[in-house]
Amino acid sequence: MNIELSKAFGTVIRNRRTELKLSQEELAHQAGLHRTYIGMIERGEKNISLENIDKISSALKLSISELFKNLEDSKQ
Amino acid sequence: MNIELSKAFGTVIRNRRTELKLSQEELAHQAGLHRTYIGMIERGEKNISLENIDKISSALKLSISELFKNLEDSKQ
DNA sequence: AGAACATGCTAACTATAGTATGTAGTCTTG
DNA sequence: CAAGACTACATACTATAGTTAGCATGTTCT
Repeated sequence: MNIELSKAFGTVIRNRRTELKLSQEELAHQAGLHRTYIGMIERGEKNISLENIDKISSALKLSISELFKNLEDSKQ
Repeated sequence: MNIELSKAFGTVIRNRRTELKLSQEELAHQAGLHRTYIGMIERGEKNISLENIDKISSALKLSISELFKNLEDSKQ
């Protein structure tokens, strides 16, 4: 599992979530996922699948491409 | 599993692969994955994970955000 | 025709993503 | 300080992603 990528992804998710002033639990509820799972994603501990990437990006009111654009920009 | 999204993703992958004149087997080799797995992805039969999205987009010489930009554009 | 290449598809297996519970720690606020 | 909200983390379980082999079909060559 690519730790680097998962961590960068988690950071982007967390930054956006806090920007929207949501708790992990609120985001989880919006996305239809579990609270602890969101925590694991943000800590970069999970290799998330496309379906859940989609659920989370929707809950964060971002398109998937925007989300990864943020991720790629954060690396430069 | 979100069939719609997986199918759209598969189509984008296939279009880009043929654009680069690669066979499924060649793409699989570049990405470090199996030939039949690439086939399943392109047919929208798999809910691919972030790590493999990354491998495939690299093999297709696209960033992940570009790849999803293509996907989102294809839906309009 | 037959050989070589490309893809579809099934089926079986192994690895790991995803779900959930419980405990502990931190931080704020009354 | 006590209570409530938030998060980390360990653990165990279930669902499914990922890997591979094998066979069938179609196409394109010579």
